Amino acid sequence: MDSQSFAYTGDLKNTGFGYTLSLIGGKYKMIVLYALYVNKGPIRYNELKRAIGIVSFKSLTSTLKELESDQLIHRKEYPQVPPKVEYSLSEQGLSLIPVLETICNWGEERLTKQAHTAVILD
Amino acid sequence: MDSQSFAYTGDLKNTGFGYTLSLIGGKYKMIVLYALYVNKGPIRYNELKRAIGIVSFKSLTSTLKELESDQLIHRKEYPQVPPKVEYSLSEQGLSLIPVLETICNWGEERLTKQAHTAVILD
DNA sequence: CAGAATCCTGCGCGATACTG
DNA sequence: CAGTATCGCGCAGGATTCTG
Repeated sequence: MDSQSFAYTGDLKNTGFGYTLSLIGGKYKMIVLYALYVNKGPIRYNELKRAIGIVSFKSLTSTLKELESDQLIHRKEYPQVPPKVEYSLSEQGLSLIPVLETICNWGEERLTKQAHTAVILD
Repeated sequence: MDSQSFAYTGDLKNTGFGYTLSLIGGKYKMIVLYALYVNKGPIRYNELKRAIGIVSFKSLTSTLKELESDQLIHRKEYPQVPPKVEYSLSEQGLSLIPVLETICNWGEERLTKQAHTAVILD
């Protein structure tokens, strides 16, 4: 028995849209994916943290874990001292790049158009 | 600083990607936009709330306000009693549809592929 | 260096009541 | 009907410390 008998009237879960959001909708999910994307290649834990900046270690760790368990990223651990772990986009994660780029492009276009409009209106 | 090692310094705000996320990255932003999109036409406040389900009135209201102030949706108020307010995607909001569809399509594809894999592995 | 474990706080967000 | 206003709690998530 659910605490909420009508989970979704808008059956968001059953749509591809809702499914995607459940994977990349977290606060830092897309940011991490994007960082992995622009880095073009494996990146170490601390590097990644530094690259993103706004995220705490704790949040980064949990985000990475979720992304990994959802098969969107790959974690490679080198058995050595000191430890070395590299993260990279998995095959599945790579397939998300078009999504990331669409988002990126929309923002860039709107930024330039906005500048344009500002000039025109002024 | 060495410019070679990094293009992405964590200045997420300055990228198109970060800009887009600042507009649609909120918890319910994309869900609301998507709901407006699939509805194909103006939709009233309570209708929208019912369609989404998981969102509270408070969050819905604040989300709508932000989307409106960012020019992504349009709010039309009919001066009558009882009140009637309709929300719809603005021109700018419509330009986001490709983004929403990319997200949607990715999810649908992955869902079917997943079903496939499940069968194969089993 | 890459995390795990703890503690702790803000505020996100829901529930409720009220208004024009 | 479409919101505001208020209260309160739950927990996301930051800071810090500890370990292999």
